[in-house]
Amino acid sequence: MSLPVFSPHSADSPLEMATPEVRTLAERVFHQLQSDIVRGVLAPGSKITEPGLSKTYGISRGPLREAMRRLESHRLIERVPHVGARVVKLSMKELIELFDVREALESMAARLAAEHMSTEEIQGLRDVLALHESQADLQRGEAYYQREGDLDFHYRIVQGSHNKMLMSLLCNDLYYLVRLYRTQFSASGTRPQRAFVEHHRIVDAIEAGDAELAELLMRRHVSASRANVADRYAAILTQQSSAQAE
Amino acid sequence: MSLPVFSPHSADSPLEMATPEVRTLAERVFHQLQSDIVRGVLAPGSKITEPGLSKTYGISRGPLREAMRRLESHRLIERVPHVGARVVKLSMKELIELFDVREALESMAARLAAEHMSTEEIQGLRDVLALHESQADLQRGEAYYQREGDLDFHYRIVQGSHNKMLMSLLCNDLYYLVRLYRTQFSASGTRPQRAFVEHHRIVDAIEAGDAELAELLMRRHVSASRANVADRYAAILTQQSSAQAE
DNA sequence: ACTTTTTTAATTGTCGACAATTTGCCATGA
DNA sequence: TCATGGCAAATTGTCGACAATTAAAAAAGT
Repeated sequence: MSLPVFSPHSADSPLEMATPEVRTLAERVFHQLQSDIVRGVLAPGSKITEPGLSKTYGISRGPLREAMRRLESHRLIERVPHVGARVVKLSMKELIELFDVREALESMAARLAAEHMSTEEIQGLRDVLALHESQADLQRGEAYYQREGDLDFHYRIVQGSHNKMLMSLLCNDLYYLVRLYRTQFSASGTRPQRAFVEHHRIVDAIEAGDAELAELLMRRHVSASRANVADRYAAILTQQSSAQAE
Repeated sequence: MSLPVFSPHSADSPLEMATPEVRTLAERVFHQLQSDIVRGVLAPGSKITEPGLSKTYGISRGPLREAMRRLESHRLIERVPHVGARVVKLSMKELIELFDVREALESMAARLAAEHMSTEEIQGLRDVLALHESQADLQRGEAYYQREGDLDFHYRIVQGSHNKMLMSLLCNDLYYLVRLYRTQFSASGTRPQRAFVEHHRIVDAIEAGDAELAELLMRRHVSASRANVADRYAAILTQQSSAQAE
């Protein structure tokens, strides 16, 4: 029984974990749409229509509906019968709620990872960290948090939990949204460096088999990330309101 | 050939929580299929074919595929491209993993519910408990855990968390599977009575605004439920293996 | 000028048919 | 006898057209 079916999320990601299954037309257009949403080509809140997308992507409405249904199950679009679909647009409250759930699930994942991760998997985690370090060293840590690197790290830990349901929930339901809003609210200031240090501490705890510590550190890590995103969101809101006042 | 009687899953449930939205054909057949899977008409692991279902339900393959895609997003069936779909069949390990995730999410829900639930919502919880008490009093607690009653209680608390993401994850991704396996591994022995007492304690903690206690009690409650389900699963496994040995 | 009704255009829902792929079967060969 | 290759049946994927529903625009009435 195969639950997870990891999405190919990024072909440009250095450490790929699954082959992208692009055998059917519906899957191709699904990945294309997902990319367009994450990259901002399709703005949050914008209405998407079946004939329109059918024209732009040059396919029939059948596989397009299939792709849209998949996007809906991943929470990237919202559909209402007989009306239409629009790209999801999270409020600040909803974005914080998303990180609250992440905190609960990822801290659990870190605990399970400390208990069940194999030496090879831990080595893989070290490799990811080393790769990030070289990148961060090169680009002064600016782009570390913006790209897929951070999620690669979290993916590995979730996989290390060896809990298929947990993996499916995080990778198929939450990370799509996280990636969407990561591009908008990229980490700023000293946050990337601190996140990098936190990653190291978490791996140390996992390697030591200290489940409680790994859980605690991951909980703090996600919590700090939430605080950072919340600040950025608030900053953009005030910026928009002041621009509107002019 | 067509059996057009469609009942949105919980029409027999005393406390309805959401309108079933049965405006389109695909939604009707989705509810029908869901009911058939949960009630055991479609056995776990059995292969389901599009032309077959199209004939039995008397509809075209278009809305049927839509319904099947929805079932897939709720984890009730599993599909593989160009091959087909089959009803989900959880192993004992996967069922335990499901309850592990439930423990993490529902304990979080109980904590948030203790912090944010309104007096009206708490009163609604009390009403559910009172209803269950009358039923349990009538039927000696046998059927309490088997029917939808238990999930009604948990639904209310999840709703009381006021966290949309948490609500969506639990109600749309986990509870469908919980309901499926509740029918097979119904609580036994003194478990229903004890569960009932645990429900009361949880509501007391929520009403007192004691978030930590509510979280702890819910964690224990789900954990106990997991242990019970695991015992039942193991019992059925040994029963099957002994029957096979004859 | 505003509200209400009607009409109309666009979009979603549904259907049947055709093409592509997989699977099981059967024949052929070693 | 077993492995291998191709053949055939069934199933899934895709398409275009038609029907049902909704939203907006136009028209009528107050």
